[in-house]
Amino acid sequence: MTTTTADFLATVPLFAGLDRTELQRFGELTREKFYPKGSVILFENDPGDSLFVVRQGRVKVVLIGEDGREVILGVLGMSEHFGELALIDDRPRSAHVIAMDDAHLLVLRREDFRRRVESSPAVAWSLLTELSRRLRRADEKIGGLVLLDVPGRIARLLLDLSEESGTDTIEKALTHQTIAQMIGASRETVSRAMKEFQDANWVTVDRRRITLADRAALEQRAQARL
Amino acid sequence: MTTTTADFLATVPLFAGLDRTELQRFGELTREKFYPKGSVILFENDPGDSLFVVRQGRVKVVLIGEDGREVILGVLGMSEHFGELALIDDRPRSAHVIAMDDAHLLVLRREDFRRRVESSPAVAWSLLTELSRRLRRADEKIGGLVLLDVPGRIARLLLDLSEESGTDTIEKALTHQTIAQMIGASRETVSRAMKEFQDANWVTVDRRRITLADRAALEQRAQARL
DNA sequence: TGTTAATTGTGACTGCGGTCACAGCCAGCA
DNA sequence: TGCTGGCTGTGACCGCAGTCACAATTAACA
Repeated sequence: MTTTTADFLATVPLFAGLDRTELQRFGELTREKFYPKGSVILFENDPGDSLFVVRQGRVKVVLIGEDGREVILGVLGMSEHFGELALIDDRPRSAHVIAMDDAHLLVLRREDFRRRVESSPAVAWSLLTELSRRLRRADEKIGGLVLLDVPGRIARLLLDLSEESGTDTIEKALTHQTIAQMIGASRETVSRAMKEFQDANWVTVDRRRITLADRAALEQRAQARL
Repeated sequence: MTTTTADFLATVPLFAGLDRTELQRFGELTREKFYPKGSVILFENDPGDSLFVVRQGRVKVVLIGEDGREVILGVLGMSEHFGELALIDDRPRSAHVIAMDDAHLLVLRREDFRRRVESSPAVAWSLLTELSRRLRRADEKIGGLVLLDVPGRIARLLLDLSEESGTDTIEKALTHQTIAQMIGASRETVSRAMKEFQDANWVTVDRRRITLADRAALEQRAQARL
């Protein structure tokens, strides 16, 4: 079992650069946790002292307005991690994290993690790289929210998702509701825009599987940048 | 002159934890640059291999839409730094940076900086802390853009600015135009909202110096979060 | 496979906030 | 100290997208 955990950790970008022995030791510091679909893994404003790595399932990072509206900051899947901010700066959790499927997570406690980061420049560097990537994405998202209309934001989201899957097809099976929360729009508006995209033959949708048919047109639609 | 540079570096949070000798050596790796008000310090999408520290003046980090509209991601002043993302992940610049005043900057080249980060855990940790802070801010901003109306976003901005200055007064002398670009709104709407805030006696404005008179009311207005 | 729940499609209505167009105003500098 | 350019205040107008209300469709699972 411990071996399996170490094998899994080897697939996590954050731990790239650690050798087998280190992964093994790391694996032993890990606790396993299971969360049913829909359950809240951590709450905004809670004090936090653990880092989570997704082993199975998907989780969403969300802000929730006082009226109950959700903003999805990110969706994380296998081998991705969350909860590191509170470990780095000792501040409370910046958002809620909710299981989108039954999820299997590995949990690392602050001190174990910090020791690793401090003793291993490779891990520290991975973490810097990862935070950089997120910061770029966050800034792009801010730009998109201000500069693009809803169809433009959807077009960009679709291009991003296809890029991260490496193909023209998005398997993730996102509902319009979820897409809406990812781009800051209403479900109905997403519905209408997706319809337009299909009518224009920019995308085809089959059982929630979205295929990009005219990447150029989508890129055009998503371009508000110079 | 070199001594002065080292003294200055000592005031930069990023370099907290370095001792005098190290600061001194660091200072020697530094070039000085001057940019007149309005000049572009770096362009989005350019390859980048330097880190900048603001010694004097203010700079704005902006995205520019193809129609010319600007989104201000941040305003940086003395002892703050920018340009580290491209150093960490070797990707192109994520935004433009423009001098808001005549600006005096210190420039560090990638390799010198990397060597420092890799050899000094204290600097690596400062950098992680700083990126965490920015990521939290960016996520909050995304939440604000989606969940708050324009007056709400202004209220939150004012509270943030007053917090970072430590007093009830914001000296920064921001124009409505600048505020508008910071919160993703039009100049006219900001004008109207600021008027309302003044009529309600939530703030007073004298020669672009904004004083918060009723913090509680502003907090109320900015609260979309549970 | 039938029943129920979740998701999607669409029309009607509304309002926030963007744009345009000026009219004062302040402020720096020549 | 007057002139010029940037900043601010305000009205008129309008369009994107949110909300509400259903109907139609699809997925989940017993």
